[in-house]
Amino acid sequence: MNKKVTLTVQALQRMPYYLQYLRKAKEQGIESVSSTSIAKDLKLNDVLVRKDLAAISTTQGKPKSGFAVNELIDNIEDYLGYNNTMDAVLVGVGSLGRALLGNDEFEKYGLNIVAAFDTDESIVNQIISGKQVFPLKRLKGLVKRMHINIGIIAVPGEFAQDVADLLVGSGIKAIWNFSLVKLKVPDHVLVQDENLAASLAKLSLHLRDEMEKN
Amino acid sequence: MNKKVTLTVQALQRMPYYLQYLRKAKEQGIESVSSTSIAKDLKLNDVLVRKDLAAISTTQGKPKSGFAVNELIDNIEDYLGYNNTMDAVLVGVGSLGRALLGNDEFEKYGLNIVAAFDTDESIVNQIISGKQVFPLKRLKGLVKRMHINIGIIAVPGEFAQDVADLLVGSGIKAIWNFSLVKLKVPDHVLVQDENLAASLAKLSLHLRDEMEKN
DNA sequence: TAGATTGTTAATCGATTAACAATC
DNA sequence: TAGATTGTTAATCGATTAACAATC
Repeated sequence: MNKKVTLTVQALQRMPYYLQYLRKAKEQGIESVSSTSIAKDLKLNDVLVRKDLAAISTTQGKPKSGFAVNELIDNIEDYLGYNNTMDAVLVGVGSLGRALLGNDEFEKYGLNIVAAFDTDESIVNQIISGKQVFPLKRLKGLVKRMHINIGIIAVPGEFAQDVADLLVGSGIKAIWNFSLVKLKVPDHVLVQDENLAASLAKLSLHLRDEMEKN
Repeated sequence: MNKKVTLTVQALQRMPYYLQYLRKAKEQGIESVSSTSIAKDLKLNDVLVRKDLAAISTTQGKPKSGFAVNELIDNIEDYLGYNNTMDAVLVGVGSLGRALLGNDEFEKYGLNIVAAFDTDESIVNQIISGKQVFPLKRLKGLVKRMHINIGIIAVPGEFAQDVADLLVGSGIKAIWNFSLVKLKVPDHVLVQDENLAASLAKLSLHLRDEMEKN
């Protein structure tokens, strides 16, 4: 049973870091951690950490000792839904698509890519990283039949909107978008943009600032 | 000459979207756009768009017509540094590393991966997507000699901190981190985390919410 | 001109941080 | 007990949005 709490997007994005930190602590045999020490290591404010953890933890932290590591791990995994896997299809088997298909870490985070789609005849029907590549025209049928909720877009920008329309028309509820195009979708469909260009912009600006210092 | 404006991280991350929008408009032969229409299409507030553009634009927008498309494109590209390319090295030639090496879009965003590194004997000395893979022990020498500023980490989590230390020790100024580990680096080094786990968390939660509605 | 659009100043909103009492 | 750590309430900070005069 999940608690009906709603974290802010910011808090949500911190969760994987807490989880990673806690798992590492567990490996080292540590049984409880304080929000103060987490904050210090993750370079966050300690009150912030306390609030984040309080939001998803089933039990309160204990003064003096802190939070129980094992319990907190369970709570976060439970909250983030890492235990009940999400089935997804991937569209676009280029170099990025292949990398996503081959990324075995996703399963740890509850994502299971069940099939891939492409229009390129030379790729179709191949099996890549254990997943079969189907022709794009078979997407709708397969997604509907298997009740798949997530579509991953790894096609070049010019085809992204068409693929999104197809996915939405097939009943998908969330799209993980690796193209740079801002997709137009109905309100009930979530689009999660993976915007590498924005990251590069940040890197670029930092370098410029560092150069100017000297 | 760049203006010495400092955008917020949020504003900075919107820039690639503006750029993509403007390039598309240019292709369609549109010569000027209003912040109102950009806002509408990108689902942003119009005042926000106006402020963002005012911050990086060399000329003001004109009442009635709006902003000049060509000029704005130049301004954004200039601001984001897409014109003077950043040289980078990539560490970890697994499936993700290969995808990054093969991504020819990065050059459009000013990133040029000059070499890759790995410890795996069977990969070393290969040429992948036109880039040579060197043994990791040669990283320091090569980075110093070529004055490279950016390191891309695409190794499994358990090696990420070691690689980061090596990169920092070689004089790198920014790290693009595709591992999930929170890296410890000196203050002058920027770490840009590409946190796929956080994205998955958002997808997962959205799906849970959608399910509960029904 | 009238209307669309700009840029600026003030208000709002929401997240983070500070202060502090409670507790093991 | 004393001290570390918790959780809560209030203050601060910063980004977004609203209101509105200026202008082509």
